[in-house]
Amino acid sequence: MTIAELATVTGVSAHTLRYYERAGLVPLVERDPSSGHRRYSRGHVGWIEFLRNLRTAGMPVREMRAYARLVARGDGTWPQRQAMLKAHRAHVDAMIRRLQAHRRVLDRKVRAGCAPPRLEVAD
Amino acid sequence: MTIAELATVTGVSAHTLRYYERAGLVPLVERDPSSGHRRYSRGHVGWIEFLRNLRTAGMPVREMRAYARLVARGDGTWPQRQAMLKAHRAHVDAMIRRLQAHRRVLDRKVRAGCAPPRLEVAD
DNA sequence: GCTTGACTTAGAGCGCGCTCAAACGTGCAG
DNA sequence: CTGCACGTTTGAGCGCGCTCTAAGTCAAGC
Repeated sequence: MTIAELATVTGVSAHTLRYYERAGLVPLVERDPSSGHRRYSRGHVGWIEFLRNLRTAGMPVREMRAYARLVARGDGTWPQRQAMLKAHRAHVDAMIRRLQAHRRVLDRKVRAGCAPPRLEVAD
Repeated sequence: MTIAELATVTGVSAHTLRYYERAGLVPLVERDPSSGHRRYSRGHVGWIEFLRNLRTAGMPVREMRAYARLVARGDGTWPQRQAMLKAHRAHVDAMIRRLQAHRRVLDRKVRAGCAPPRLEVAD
C-alpha cells in the first residue's frame, strides 16, 4: 500500500501521514528497497484511524506519541498503555457529558425564540 | 462586576476576556466613567459561559463573532441566528456520535488486553 | 534518452486561539 | 506623598497541528 492509497482510504493527507511519522506516531514503516517509498500494511489503516479518533477526542500529539512509543516497546508496556486508555476514556466521557449539556442548552435556545441575552449592567 | 470577578466566576482569564471583546464576541461592555474599567452585568456571565460551550463544541471564533454580531444587531436577526444554532446543533450531534463510537473502541481495547496493533507489511 | 508522475527529504510557513509584556492610569491605605 | 493593587492599551509572541515548498530520486512509457 502506497502513501497515496493510505491517504485516500483514511482521509488523512500524505503530508500529514509523513508528519505523523516524523512526530513519532507511526513506528515501523517499511520501505520499498529500490525506490525508498513507504509501504503500508492493512494494520496501518486501523492505526491511523485510531490516531484520528484520539485527536478528535482532544488528545494532544505529544500524548499520542507517548502511547505510540509504548506500543513500539512491546507487550510489556501494556499496563501503562491500559492506564493511559482508561484516563483518556474518562476524558472522553467528560467531554460527551459537556457536549450533551450544551446540546440541551442549544435545543432550548432554538425552541425558545428570540432575545434571551441581556447584557446591560443592571445590578 | 469587574473583569477579575468575571474571570474568577467563569474560569476565563481576564486576558482572554479582553481578547474576546477585541475579537467582537462581547459587544456592549460598559465602562466605569472615571477609571475606564470594564463593568460587567450578570448576563455577561451566561454569555461568556455560552461562548465557552460553543468553543468546546468546536465552533471557530469567526463563526462565534458572526453570531455575536447578529445578536448585537437586534431581534430582527433571529431567523439567521436560529439557523446557525440548528446547524451547530447538528454538528454537536455528529461529534457526540463520533465520541461515543470512539468510547466503545476504547472500552473494547481496555478490556481486550494487549497487542492488537499489527503494523507489519503482510499483504 | 526524455518526459511524466509519484514519491523522497529538510525545512519554512500558516491559521488559530490564546497569552503575555510594556508602559501607563486610577484610586485608596498608610 | 508614596506605594500598591488593579485596571487600561497596543502589539508582540507562542504552542499546536498541520500544510506546503523546493529540490531531488526513481520507474515506467513513448
